Amino acid sequence: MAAYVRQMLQKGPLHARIIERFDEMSEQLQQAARHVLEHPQEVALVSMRELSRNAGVQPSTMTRLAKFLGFTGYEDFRGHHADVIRVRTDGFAARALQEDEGAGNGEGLAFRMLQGLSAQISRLCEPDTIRHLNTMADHLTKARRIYVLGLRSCHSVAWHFHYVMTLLGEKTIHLDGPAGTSGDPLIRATHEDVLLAISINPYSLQTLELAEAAREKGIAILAITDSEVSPLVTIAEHVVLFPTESQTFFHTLTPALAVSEVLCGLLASHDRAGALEELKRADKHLSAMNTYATSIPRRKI
Amino acid sequence: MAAYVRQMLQKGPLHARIIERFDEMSEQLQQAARHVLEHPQEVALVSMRELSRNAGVQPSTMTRLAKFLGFTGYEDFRGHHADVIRVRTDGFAARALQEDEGAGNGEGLAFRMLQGLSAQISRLCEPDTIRHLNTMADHLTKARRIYVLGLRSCHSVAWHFHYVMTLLGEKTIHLDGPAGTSGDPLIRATHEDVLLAISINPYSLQTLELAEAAREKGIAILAITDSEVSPLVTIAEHVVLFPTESQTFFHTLTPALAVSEVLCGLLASHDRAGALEELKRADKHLSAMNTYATSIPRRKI
DNA sequence: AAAAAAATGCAACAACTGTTTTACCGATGC
DNA sequence: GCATCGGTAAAACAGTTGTTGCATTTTTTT
Repeated sequence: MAAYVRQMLQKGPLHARIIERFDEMSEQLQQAARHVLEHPQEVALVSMRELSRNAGVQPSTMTRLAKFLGFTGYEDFRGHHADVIRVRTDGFAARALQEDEGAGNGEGLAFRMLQGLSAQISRLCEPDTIRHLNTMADHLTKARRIYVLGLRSCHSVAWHFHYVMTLLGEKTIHLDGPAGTSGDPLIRATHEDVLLAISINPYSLQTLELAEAAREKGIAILAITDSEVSPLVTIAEHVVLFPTESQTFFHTLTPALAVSEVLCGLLASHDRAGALEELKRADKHLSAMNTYATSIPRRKI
Repeated sequence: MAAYVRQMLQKGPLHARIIERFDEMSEQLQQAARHVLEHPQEVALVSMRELSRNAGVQPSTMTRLAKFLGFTGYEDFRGHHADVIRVRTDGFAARALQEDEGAGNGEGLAFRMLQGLSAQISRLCEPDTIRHLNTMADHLTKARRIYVLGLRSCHSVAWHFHYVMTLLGEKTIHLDGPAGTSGDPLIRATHEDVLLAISINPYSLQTLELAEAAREKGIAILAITDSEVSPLVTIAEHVVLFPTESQTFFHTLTPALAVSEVLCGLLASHDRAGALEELKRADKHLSAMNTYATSIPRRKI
């Protein structure tokens, strides 16, 4: 019996709700409910009239069933079934996005955003993405030098990747010189080097131009971008994709930063000893330079 | 490249079909197609008009997209997407296999890192943190001007916050001038302004000095940092904490970035209309400046 | 610079949606 | 017997759907 209850809950609260009140229903309602129980997803996928036809029931009976179960109407009922489908694959980012008009700005935004971000990063764990991350890390390891390119919104990701890598050695060169000199370091790039390009929609023209120029010089392009139809995909040797959707007006770059940190981690783990060595050296240098402190410094007068 | 094709096929023949002919599409068709690629199941779950609204496209464009891809009409298109949902749940063998592979591959560093990051962000949903985020957003809203300070590893977070905020207006000033001038803009700061300081252990001395100087000028300090015993906590009016542990040699800044994005989201939601207005203006400016593109530009000879 | 073609927005259309109302049916109670 | 009531079917309803043709803009070609 406990197993039975568990199964009910596993199938979702909608099933439970229907089964619970099944005995109170009239004959027609039961027939409708029986059909819904056996084809839950059809509720979201076809129109009510078609569903009622398949169930051998009048359309109005479906509306009555929905209201009987405590929904405001059949559309409410269908909405819940659609959510079940969404949650199974997507987390619930899409739903939160949809109701942003109804729920208004208010209290829940911070919560919804964080939940969404967590789900998005969790979805990056798909074996597909993991595999891509690993092969990209391999390529980065083999490269003689890594040119890092990310402009505008992607600057933060590019710079962070570069910064962490500088702690590990001198393998990366960040392409964001001032006064339009960003691309200049590519002058000395060879075919042993790679360009790590980061860009999201809308794609910065300058990034695309630089990447294309690099490709024509025979430099392999590795792209971190947001879509299979990103322009970078067409010219890149390897691609890692990340989501950017958020519940706000803006795109999120948190998943992108996560990707870049994972790459740093993989690169460091390919040569643990060397990485530790370099880190120690950096540490020594920075403390000699008096870069850090652990308390608010006394004011020099 | 072969691996890439395989991924396409895994996502289903519909994805492949769209990606295949993506380049031939007109601008609007591409925008619609891009949305469909990112939300395949929504095609089956919501009406065409709603989908077109979410994609930022005319209803007719969706019909045109469907026909362009060789379907008899949009309803045909939707039908195929519904079938994808149906077979995915009925024949769940593939899905189970995937999960299995993922669990078995649990050894991988990439997998562990992403799981960890997801959990850390999820932990930020605690009501405590949410409350701190909200009150900090309130203070940021009330401030006349926001000076943003984050050096070294925290540069990415500070810059990203500043960048997003520039899309919303001129409220923020980023303190990272070259040649040691980072603190100079504080010259014109008043007690109506606030300093948003971001720092993690080891704490950059320069950040602490600048923050202390600002505090002595009567500027309120808002801190985003990693610990209750961070030096910033002692001088800050309000604090938001985030975790930085990771499975690598380095600290992670992904949770920090998430926090900063949530703050941006909250600030924008405090004045939805105004934010939308500013975003439109920024959009117009950037497209006038020819900043963005959606395909690899032709080489100028 | 003019003409042709393609792409896009807009508005009207019939068909269909979910809902509500109305009318009918059969059982139950007085 | 007839009045009453819950249950069901049928029809009417307003709103929305996907589609289409047309006018306008943008791009390309001549």
